[in-house]
Amino acid sequence: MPSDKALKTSGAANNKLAPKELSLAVIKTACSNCNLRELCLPLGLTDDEMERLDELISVRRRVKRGDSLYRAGQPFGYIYAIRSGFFKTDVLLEDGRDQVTGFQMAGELLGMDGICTECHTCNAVALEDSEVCHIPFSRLEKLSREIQTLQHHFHQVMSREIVRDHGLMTLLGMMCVEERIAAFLLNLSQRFTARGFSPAEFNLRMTREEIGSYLGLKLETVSRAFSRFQEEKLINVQQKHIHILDIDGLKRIMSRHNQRA
Amino acid sequence: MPSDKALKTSGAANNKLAPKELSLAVIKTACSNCNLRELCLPLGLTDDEMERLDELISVRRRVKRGDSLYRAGQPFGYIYAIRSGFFKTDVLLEDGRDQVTGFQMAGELLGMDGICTECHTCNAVALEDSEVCHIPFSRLEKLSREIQTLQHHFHQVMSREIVRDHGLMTLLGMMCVEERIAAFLLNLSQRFTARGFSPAEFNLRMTREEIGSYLGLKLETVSRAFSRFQEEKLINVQQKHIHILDIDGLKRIMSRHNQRA
DNA sequence: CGCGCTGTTGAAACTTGTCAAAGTTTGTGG
DNA sequence: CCACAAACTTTGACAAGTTTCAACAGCGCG
Repeated sequence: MPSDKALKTSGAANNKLAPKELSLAVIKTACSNCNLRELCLPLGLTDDEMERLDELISVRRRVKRGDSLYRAGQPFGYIYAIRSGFFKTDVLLEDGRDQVTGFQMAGELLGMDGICTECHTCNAVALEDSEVCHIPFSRLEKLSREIQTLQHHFHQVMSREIVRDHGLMTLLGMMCVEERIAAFLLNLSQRFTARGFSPAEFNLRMTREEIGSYLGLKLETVSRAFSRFQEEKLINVQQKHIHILDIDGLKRIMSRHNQRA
Repeated sequence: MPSDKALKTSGAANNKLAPKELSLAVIKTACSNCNLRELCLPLGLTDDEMERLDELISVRRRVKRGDSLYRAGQPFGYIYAIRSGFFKTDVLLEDGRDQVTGFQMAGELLGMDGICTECHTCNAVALEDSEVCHIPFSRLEKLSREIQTLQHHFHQVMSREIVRDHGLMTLLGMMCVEERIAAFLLNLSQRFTARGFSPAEFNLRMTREEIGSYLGLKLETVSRAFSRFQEEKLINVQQKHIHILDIDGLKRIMSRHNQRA
């Protein structure tokens, strides 16, 4: 069965970056020996500089699946680096509707929405048991006044967030269902690859409804699109488990410019 | 006729922040005497600090209507502050489709999309004759290592951009036509107000097609929505001239949560 | 083992897009 | 200064795509 194999190659591995039997070691984990340092904030720092960054990070918190790391309206004080796990961010409209604005995985930063008003403007919820590093923002600003590399990299991270958001806008503004789903799968595949996991097989951490909310679609529409892709032998879907069979086929969908000119 | 009056109260005034007879003075304009300093980058700086920021800005360029300030793919080197005028940013998909990602007015910053890859990822096009200050980014980084207030404010500006983008995502992802148009008009109204113009009367700088692209709609849909709002006595539309008659009515539209749950 | 949550599928309804035509404004060159 | 062309806007009729509503299936948890 393909789903068993997949759990080994990507799904389970993703969940176990910090396995139980190493929990003591985890407490002592520093940026300098974190296996995400090439993805995360320390990128490009010297050992010495990394040590100084380490000093900022006094707290490494576990967040259980379903719990929120922060909620809209709460005072902002920290940037959070995901050590392991998977998050979603969403914003609620006054009337109760809500939209998922992003899915974040290990090595990515959360909380930058709070800088401008000193209050968080969205909710960050763990989609699986996760672990995050708390980075006090004022101290990060202080350190990035001292370390140019850190300053520049942080600016790049914020800029990347802006560019990512632009990508999502074009998706929401002018792509049809199949393009949205293809873009979503390709994006996940690429990010899993960057973390050393299989580009072709992975487990979704989110429900169809959350995918739909992220892509501006109803859950039924997401489900139908998955089924159609399966019929067309582009992917294999088994509930949350995805196996991409034809990655070029998915890319082709993105480049046939027939919809919503 | 309402449109004549409006041209006086807001439209024409907007266009003339730097009228011709003052063009020599404009060359010498510094942050310290710029009437946008409370909206723009210098916010919160002391006179002394503002002078140091001034030194960075060697170039103030005029951009004619229709010309682009920068284009996707061009190397990134500057952040741009709009002194006067009106811009749009848009991204092009490979297949020719394009989407407007934002409209920017005086006092706002452009170019932050370029930080992460050292290349711009969108086009910035003037929708009317405009004037921009060129801020060399590496020097801005250097100065913000020295001036904490400047550093923090720049982070706030980038963060605000992220939050703004989230707002646009919720608009594109779950609002119906009327909500999108109402949100668009209210946002413009609020930004004109912040700049000392009428909240109720202004001239659109962009075409129906550009509005549609921004809001994820076709130009015909935008036109129809304007007509419907006019029938309902919420606004008066005369081509590019908008007169908001019932601002609360527009706000009410935003809060009736009937569509796309 | 059954209940609830999540996911799948079908048919109908509705919103928005597409196509087409005509009206209006703006800009340009004679 | 006028005339004409181009660009933009409005409106209608129809088509297409997505949502809505509903029923049912599958998985996982207590």
